Amino acid sequence: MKTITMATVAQHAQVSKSTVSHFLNGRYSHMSDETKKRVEKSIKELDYRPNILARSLKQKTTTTIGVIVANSLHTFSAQVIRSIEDICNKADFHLIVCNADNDSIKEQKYIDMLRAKQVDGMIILPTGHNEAIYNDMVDSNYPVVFVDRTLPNVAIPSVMVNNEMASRLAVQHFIDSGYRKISIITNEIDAIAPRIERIVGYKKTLDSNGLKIEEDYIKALEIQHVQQGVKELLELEEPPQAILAGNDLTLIEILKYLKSQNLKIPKDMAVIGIDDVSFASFFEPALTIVEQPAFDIGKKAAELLMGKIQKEGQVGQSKMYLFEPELVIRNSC
Amino acid sequence: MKTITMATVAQHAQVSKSTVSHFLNGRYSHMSDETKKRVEKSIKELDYRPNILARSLKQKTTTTIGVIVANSLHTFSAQVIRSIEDICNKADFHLIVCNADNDSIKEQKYIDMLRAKQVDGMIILPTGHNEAIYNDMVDSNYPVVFVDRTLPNVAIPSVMVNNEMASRLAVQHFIDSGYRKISIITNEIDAIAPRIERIVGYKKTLDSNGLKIEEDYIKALEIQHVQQGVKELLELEEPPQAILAGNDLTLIEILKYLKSQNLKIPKDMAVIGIDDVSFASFFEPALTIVEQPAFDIGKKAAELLMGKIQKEGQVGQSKMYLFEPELVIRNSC
DNA sequence: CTGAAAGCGCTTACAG
DNA sequence: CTGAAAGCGCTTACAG
Repeated sequence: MKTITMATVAQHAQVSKSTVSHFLNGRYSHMSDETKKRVEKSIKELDYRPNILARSLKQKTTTTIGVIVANSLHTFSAQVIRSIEDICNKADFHLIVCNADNDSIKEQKYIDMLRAKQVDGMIILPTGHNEAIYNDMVDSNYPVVFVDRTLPNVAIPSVMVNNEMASRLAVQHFIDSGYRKISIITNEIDAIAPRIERIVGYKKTLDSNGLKIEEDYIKALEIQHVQQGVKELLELEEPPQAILAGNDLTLIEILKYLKSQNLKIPKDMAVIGIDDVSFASFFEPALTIVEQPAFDIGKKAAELLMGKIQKEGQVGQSKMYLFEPELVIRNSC
Repeated sequence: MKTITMATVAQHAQVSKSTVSHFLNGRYSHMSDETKKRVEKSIKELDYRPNILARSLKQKTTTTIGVIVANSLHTFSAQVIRSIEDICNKADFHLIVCNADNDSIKEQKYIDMLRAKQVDGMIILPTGHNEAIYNDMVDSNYPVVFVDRTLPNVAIPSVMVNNEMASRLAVQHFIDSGYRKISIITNEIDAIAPRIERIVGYKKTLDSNGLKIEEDYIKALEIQHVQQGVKELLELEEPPQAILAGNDLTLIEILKYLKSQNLKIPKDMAVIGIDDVSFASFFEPALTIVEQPAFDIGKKAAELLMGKIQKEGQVGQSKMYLFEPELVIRNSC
């Protein structure tokens, strides 16, 4: 089966390729009605579909962007991706989605491939370990937006939640509810992850309330060690009465462990989670949660990137777009 | 900043473009060591990155596939996408992810654009309303695989769970646990959705156990009407004692309503859900679930598609790849 | 109003 | 062992 190209159409309609191209791009300002109709008819009859690749090669734009997340299964990433897609779809852009799994080698490979495929820009939840590559993109003036994290030495704007505020809201609520022995468990990823700021917010809030910081109460653990971590907290001489879960997956592990020990929330242990979970409202007890506006974050990131791609007069030179988390008080504290 | 092309490299290394191209494609069988080194050096020095678009245009392959789902936020879709990505990544393929939102117009537009962008194939959770377009792809010998649904009049292979079996497992377990008044709530999408088969399985199982089918107990509802649906069930003269939730979102709505009425599971109402949910194991009571092997389904779909793309001697001519769901018994029934 | 021609950045027989 | 040339399917000044 021969592929039908613009040349085929041109021949069939007895015009030049230029004319077909003009027609396709809506430039019929100076095209006779008759020619227009002939071209239109030929396209229909031949069932011609333009090859966008060829156009992209010539025009140097692919109307495709790359999105690199750690894992698209995480609720936050999934929501960010979904809202990026919605914005992109409006502009007829498409999304190539990549999972770097917190692996900087994988991230690097994806960035390289995506650039080789000439995507018009990227939105990245960075692993943080490819500073040279990030800066290389900056130097080439390549449109990139970070989400969830910022890197001090990289001039790429970041869209993220105010992580310090997130833990501050939670810790303050614990304190206002009468708790004094408060623990935090976050995930252990790496040095620049949001967890740092969340721990900072935790410490600052204890401090400003005149409470002592107990290093034993602070845990940064890989997900498979969270349950063990809770166990250790409970075995402390003075176990905490409240735990702040640094993200949704950590919260789930904590809940699993508490249930396995038949511990009651909040009587035996008060709990607040950062990141919404699907069951927060109907869990027993309903869970108090600090919610991240993931959709707003994705939307903002997409808008920033589209702005950069369309070079809207260098809008958005700020380095940080901070969104406010929201404390939803229910019954787990 | 001038872009660096193969021509730049050729000039810099004092060779022809052909030689650079050969080098890049590892065809140095007949290339002098010296030439090889010169080319390598020039590529490094110039920081040259090949433009894959140009290659794709020539080679007629983009190493990119399209994936169209209803909504990537749904757990099932998210898991399917993730496992497709893993398979594709091994073959250095990329994924363009699209959300059709059960909108056949949107689906059609995505299919058109994806083909125009010359993706090498597509994996689709079809809306079902674009039969002509699906068949057009079949006629053009375009590699496509369906997931989650099959269409009788379309010769595209489908990878899906045995839906009849899913509800059969659940209903039989209700019956074996002593329940007789059993209801099913599925989501209302359209005529060809898996819900049909799930309802069929439900009916058949009641029937084979000599139980009467009560039409009032069967509800196909949009997600926002599920709670109202449960309410209506409870107001029936003979309300059911057990509900089968046709998918994860429906289950969540049911749980919300039961909690709002302070109804206890399984005493006041036994519950089984189809589709895993993150909280099944530590919910109170822990939830009995029929699990779909979403990752296996995604993997199979990706493998089938890659096979088609690489034309592996027309493997996989079967029309259906049915995966078995698994009943995980916990305490909600 | 329409077309010839050059060019986007690669690949690939083919020739030498 | 290496290169000249044609071609992938478009777009776009430019000419007439």
